[in-house]
Amino acid sequence: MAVTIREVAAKAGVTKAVVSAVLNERHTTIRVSQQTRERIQQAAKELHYRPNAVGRALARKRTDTIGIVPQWTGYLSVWSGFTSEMMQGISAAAIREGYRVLLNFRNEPSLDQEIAAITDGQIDGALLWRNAADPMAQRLEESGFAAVTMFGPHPDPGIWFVDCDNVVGGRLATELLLGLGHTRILHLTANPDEAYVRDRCRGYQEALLDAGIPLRPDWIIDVGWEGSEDSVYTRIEALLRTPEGPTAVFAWYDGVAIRLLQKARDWGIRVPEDLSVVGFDSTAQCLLTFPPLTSVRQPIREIADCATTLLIQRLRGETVAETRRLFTPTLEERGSCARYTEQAQ
Amino acid sequence: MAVTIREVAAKAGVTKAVVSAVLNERHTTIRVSQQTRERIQQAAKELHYRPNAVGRALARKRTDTIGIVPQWTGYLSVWSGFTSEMMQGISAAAIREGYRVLLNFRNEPSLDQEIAAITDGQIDGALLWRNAADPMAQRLEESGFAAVTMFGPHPDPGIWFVDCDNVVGGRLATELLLGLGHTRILHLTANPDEAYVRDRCRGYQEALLDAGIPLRPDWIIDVGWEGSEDSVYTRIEALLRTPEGPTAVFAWYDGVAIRLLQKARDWGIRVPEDLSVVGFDSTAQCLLTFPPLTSVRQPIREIADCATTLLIQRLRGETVAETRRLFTPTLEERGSCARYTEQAQ
DNA sequence: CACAATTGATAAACCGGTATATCATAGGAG
DNA sequence: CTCCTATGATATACCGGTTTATCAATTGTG
Repeated sequence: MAVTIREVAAKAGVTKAVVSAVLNERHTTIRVSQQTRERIQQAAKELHYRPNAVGRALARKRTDTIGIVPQWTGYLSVWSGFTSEMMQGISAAAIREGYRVLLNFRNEPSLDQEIAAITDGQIDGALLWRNAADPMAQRLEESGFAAVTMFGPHPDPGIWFVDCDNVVGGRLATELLLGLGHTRILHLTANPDEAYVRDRCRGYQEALLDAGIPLRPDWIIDVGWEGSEDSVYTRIEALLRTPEGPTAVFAWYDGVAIRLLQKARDWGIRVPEDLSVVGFDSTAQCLLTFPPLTSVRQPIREIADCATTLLIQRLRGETVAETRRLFTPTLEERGSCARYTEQAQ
Repeated sequence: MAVTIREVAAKAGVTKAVVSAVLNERHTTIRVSQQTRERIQQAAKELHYRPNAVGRALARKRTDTIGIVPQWTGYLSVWSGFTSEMMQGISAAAIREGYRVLLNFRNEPSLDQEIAAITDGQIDGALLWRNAADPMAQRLEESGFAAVTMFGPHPDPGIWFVDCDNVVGGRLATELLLGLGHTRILHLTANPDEAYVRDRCRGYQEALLDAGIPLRPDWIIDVGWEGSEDSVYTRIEALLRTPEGPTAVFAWYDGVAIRLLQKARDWGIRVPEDLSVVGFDSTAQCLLTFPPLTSVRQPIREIADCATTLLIQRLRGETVAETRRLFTPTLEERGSCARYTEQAQ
């Protein structure tokens, strides 16, 4: 098998403690002469020695590995444009800081089991990618395990998180449409238990109220993810064909907006001439559609990078000024929105 | 910190060896009475004991973790439907078999260093996602480290791999176009060092030759990935506008086909009326474009799942009938191809 | 009733490192 | 010449598990 520290020590004619001291160049009580030092380095080189990560981890009580803990194992295997950018951010930070990333795909039967799996020593800290209602963050905090939540806020001030201001994002989308003269705006939303879904909806509502437009509860439709049933879209079509129906749609996320784009083509409703559509996230997918999708840009890469960096700083015991960060989204206009005109409908 | 086996042993009034024997239910020389067994299980439960993964890994000499080793660290963070489906396949198999997945993002300066990083004990085996010219697979094989190559063949019969028959794939695409009456077919390719690129090109050539159509080297253009320079596309536009220019294009992979679709729209060349386009991979992206992209389907999920399963079987020492598997691609027709007509050009 | 076999557990080595206490030896000061 | 100090290393404990050798107590056998 692989070369051990023992063999290097034997070859250099010293004990393994000296080898460890030399190769790690750390400040220990062990003093080594220049001659011995070179002999050890030479031996290590010739034997192609690389310290065993597991032995080292046991002794050091750290693995230099962080884990990604999604709400359910499927989160990571639905590798969307979002996931991709998130992984870019995480990997950039991990490479920069010399950390490995573990994907824990195992399904644990209970929260307790899940926590046990996370804290079993294989990872030093966790990037939580969960919805806010989940008690995982709190539980880990109590047990003293380092974690940072990404893409989700948390009311408890002790919890570290990095998120995007989804209320502002919802406002941005809605205000764009308002600015184009639309007043009849439909919002496609999802499960309000997810903080980001709820907040985007809130931004939408606030923007309408600020503009003096009364809210219409029936114009906020829960469509779930893009994979949801067709029946919802049948309802949406009917709504859009109503004489005084919506002239614009803000979808809680790009996947839904894109599905609507495709549906609209099937229905013979032109985008953006007859209907303006805004999405959320603004990943690479938005460039593939026709027309390209106007969308609220969530700085996914930066958020993931920031969360990863924060986690690693925490692991290193560095002092961090802000342990709770909220990024501001921006608007990326493409081709799916147009000014409202009377004759369009 | 976390509960150790020592504490469980103390609580149950036995030595840690007994605890280990009981909780692992393995066949050892240690015999335990039913009474003691229950006492230990009770203690473990009350203390919420979970064996430390690192200590266990050191003793067992395995971590129940596999690693994904891409050609370069960026592979995993580049978005494509391909990566997404691959991760789905890997995670499905990993969940099924109870394995964790490690992403080694660290950049190693040399192949030796890279191999050292892989074989340092943190993972039991590796899924290699590299091009065929890479000597990694061979090196790992020589050192006795378990690895399975995915999405790439290997000439050495000792190397385990799971791939798609890219020659057949190239033929499928080309024969579809031939069947639609096209004879002037352009192939957009990339670096021929990558086996899958080369093989798809070979399939294209074989299909043409079989149909009695002479090859035109200037109609095989290296465009690289979809991110390549615009200058190549300027050349392609010129070629397409030539009176006797190509009436159909087979792109080595969807990303390139999609970019061509967008370029064609800019150029005022209609797809599929003026130009037929076929891609390769047939991931979810193909549904987003307009027209939806016809593409050769590579069963990415199955290939990744199969490679992962093979690797785990290998780790478990199970006998495997076929250590080298080649999946057959299929054709998925959508809207980007049409029958050749005289007046089209 | 003596001895062997079985039961039920303990003790210790080991996995591959790291960290700390300890110990020879050489050189310098008094 | 003796003592003190600095140098350069060794020996050992430890991290948290697993595994094997060993041992005491109990039961069964002749």
